[in-house]
Amino acid sequence: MALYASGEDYLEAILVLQRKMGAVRSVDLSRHMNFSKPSISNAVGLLKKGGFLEVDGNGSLLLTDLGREVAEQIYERHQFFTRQLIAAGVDEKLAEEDACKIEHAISEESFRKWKAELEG
Amino acid sequence: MALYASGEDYLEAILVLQRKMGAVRSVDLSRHMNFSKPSISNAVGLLKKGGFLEVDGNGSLLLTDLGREVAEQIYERHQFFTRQLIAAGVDEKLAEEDACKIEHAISEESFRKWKAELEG
DNA sequence: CCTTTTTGTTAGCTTACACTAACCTTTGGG
DNA sequence: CCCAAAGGTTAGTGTAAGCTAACAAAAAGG
Repeated sequence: MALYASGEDYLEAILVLQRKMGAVRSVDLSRHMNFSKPSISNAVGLLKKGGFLEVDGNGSLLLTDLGREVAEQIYERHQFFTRQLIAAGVDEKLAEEDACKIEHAISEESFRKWKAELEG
Repeated sequence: MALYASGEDYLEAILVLQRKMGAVRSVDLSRHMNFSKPSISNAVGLLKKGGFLEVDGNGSLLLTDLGREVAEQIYERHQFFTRQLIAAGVDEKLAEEDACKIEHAISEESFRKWKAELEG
């Protein structure tokens, strides 16, 4: 079960929301990501099928170990690129936006090495 | 006429091939990018319609001023990210691959500032 | 000069990923 | 207790961007 950019985004958003508000339901994700309920429903179904998350009796989305690992990796990239861009003088909003796209484009190997080089 | 990541890639590839071999036809692009002839044909049609390139009597693809400008912008990003990753110890092949994806993900403003910060 | 190869296009398929419209549940206040 | 709101799903749509199969036209060479 392959994971695409969009799936990574969902996992990252779940992680962020979990940290911010504890339990996370589909509707929270829908509001946070500005995606329609059906889009979320579909994505959650795929992520569940892929073993990245589970849904409990209350409708709360729970990351599996695998899902959490992916989410944390992506979130680390997000923070790194955001920091770098802000340090370069980019305003926070744009830095976040661009980081959000770059984070899916780079391989783990390149990210590790680049981060070590720039923030070592 | 909006330009997407794929369109940027085609323009960049045309620029690179022009520099390497002079005239560039669709079939050269097809071989270089490992895309089927119909995919190229379709993309070239869209880029033509968008005013990014023209096709002369020999089937050579000619970038318009607009097309060249975009191509050069993207190529500059490509080189920047490739350099950065190689400097961080990433091997050339992976650096190229990742640069090729990152180059479409970053905004012009962020790129300019980041490049100035890191290489300025 | 005719045949084979090269080049390009047309038509139609697939997948990822968003959307709306419409429909079920469940929940919760008056 | 019932009706409305909230949460979630189903079904069907659209677009970007790749693909194959099949064909047309042009070039090349025995």
